[in-house]
Amino acid sequence: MELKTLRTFVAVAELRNFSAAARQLHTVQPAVSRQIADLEEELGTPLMWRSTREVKVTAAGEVLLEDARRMLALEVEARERVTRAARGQSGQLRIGYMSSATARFMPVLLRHFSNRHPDVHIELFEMTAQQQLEAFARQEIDLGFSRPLPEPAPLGLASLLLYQDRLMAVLPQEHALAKRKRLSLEELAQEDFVLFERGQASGLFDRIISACGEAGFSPRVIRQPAQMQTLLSQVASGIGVAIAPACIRFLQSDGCVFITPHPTQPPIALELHYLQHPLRPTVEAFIKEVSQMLGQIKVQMEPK
Amino acid sequence: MELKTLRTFVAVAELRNFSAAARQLHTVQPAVSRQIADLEEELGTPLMWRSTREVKVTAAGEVLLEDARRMLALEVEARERVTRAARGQSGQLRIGYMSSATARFMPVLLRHFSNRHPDVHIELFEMTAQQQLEAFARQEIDLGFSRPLPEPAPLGLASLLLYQDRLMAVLPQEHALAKRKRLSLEELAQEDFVLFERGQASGLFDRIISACGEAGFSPRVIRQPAQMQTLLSQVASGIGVAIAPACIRFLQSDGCVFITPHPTQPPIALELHYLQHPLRPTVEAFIKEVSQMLGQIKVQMEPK
DNA sequence: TTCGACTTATACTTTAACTGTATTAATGCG
DNA sequence: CGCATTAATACAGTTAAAGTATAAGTCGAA
Repeated sequence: MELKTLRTFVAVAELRNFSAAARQLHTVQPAVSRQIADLEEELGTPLMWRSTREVKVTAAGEVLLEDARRMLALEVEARERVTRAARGQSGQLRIGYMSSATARFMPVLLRHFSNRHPDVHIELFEMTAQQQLEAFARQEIDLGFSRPLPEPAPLGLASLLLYQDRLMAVLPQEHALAKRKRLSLEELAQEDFVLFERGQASGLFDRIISACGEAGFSPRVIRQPAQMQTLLSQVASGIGVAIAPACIRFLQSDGCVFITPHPTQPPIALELHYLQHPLRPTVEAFIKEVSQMLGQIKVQMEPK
Repeated sequence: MELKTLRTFVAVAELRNFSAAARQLHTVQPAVSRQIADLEEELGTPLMWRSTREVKVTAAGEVLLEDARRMLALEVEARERVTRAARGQSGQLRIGYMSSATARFMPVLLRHFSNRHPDVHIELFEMTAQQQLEAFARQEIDLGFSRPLPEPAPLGLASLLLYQDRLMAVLPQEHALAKRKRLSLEELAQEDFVLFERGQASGLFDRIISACGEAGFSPRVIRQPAQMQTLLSQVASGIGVAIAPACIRFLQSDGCVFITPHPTQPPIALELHYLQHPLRPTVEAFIKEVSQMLGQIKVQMEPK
């Protein structure tokens, strides 16, 4: 049983005429006769009763007609569904992200993507860079927003630069240096420091430590919160000062003052990572949307 | 898109191996490669990602896999359904019948058939012979239980003899002749007659009139009920006597006495009629069952 | 009744598609 | 670095389908 045969069968059954069916199918009448005869032989039962003057569908034929129509409809649907899946208009998208670095633009980005790809099912997982790497290895996420990864390509991960962030000093509003426009790192040498937990982002932590080292001191770290929001609360309450990426000022940061330190710190990138092979269509579509919004994201994340 | 191609696709997707799929399908690896490649070209998208070492199904491929499995399952189901329909194990059966002549055996017959053909939907229509003929012409019934039809085959009706019935005199229990073993028709010459309405069964009516004629009298017909049950009630209540087919003694006939008249009357057949062309499988199956039960029916309907 | 128009089925030729063989290129394993 | 295994490609051979021509049956009109 082949779909081609079923198409012929349905045409004959609907037109009740072999010759007319042949014309409709752009073939000739003997071909149609043969197909129906072969189908009848295959199924072991007559499907049509025909004289030279009329064609009637038998009971068995009526039953086949129903199922044939279903199969042919399913073929059309399958075509559509496959095309949609290939275009990334359907399917799923599992995204790992760090809220502190993405809070500003993620809602807009996701809303924009969902509007244009309503049948893509998005799942979000808050993860550190390290967790994202493990999740990629376990095929648990398709996309990850994070800082540049230590190992460049053990899994064939590609990356897209979203924006460059910078380290800033974060001081309580009441701090003696809070009103300053310019600030040298060494001026913070005697302060108590609140730094983001090293285990969560060792790259960031080490970068801060070495910046202080270059400024001639080793910071006295008294707290290592695992959440950027916690870090901000602790600074706001006067527990200590912090050095952190500028992006966290978009979290709840009342009571905190952000000051660009001297010397100018090298930028820290935020990247979008994804598995290059295989590149799933939904991922491709997402990257396309992100690329179109890159300018907007960069402007949003720029220092005031 | 053809089912053969989809079978190949499913095999490759499940085995994740072109060569193994070829072996399973009793063909060779290049044929499988070509089929998949052609399918991908037809759909305009890759369905598998393959290296010489592994085969992965793409997102589009996963979508097709689902629909392909559905189509192939539908094919199997269609085969089964067609076979069942061809064997008369499914479908419908519309039966015209006269309850007076069939009451004795119909329940058993229908129960027996339904047990062996549970998916055949049976519809019953109480109809006179004339109504059955019209219903056949309008394709409203598939089978009809009735007396022999006047026109032999204007529609290509075939018939199967079920049993031979005989005319009997029906008298009220209190009637002077009710105790008699033997009775000549002419002894009823002076009685009031209750006869089944001529419009419902002209053949039967005329047969009774001519029987009386041969016995030397013309019956005084004072009632013509349209129901055999009504006829029995009227006789039982002493309104008059009747001449009717013996089968009606199986209806509610308390207060009535049935006596075989002299001279012996020619038998009246009960037949099962059906359209010879096209002979629907459910009809064929029903006739087969009836044929097997013919002996039983004949015994049941025999005069005591 | 006979002829013509129209139907489906059959016989045969032609074409096209598909299979199968041989081979190449790529990849991972010992 | 071979060795084994894989998928892709090229091409020949075979099969299966379409297309052509024609026969046979049926209805309606002349």
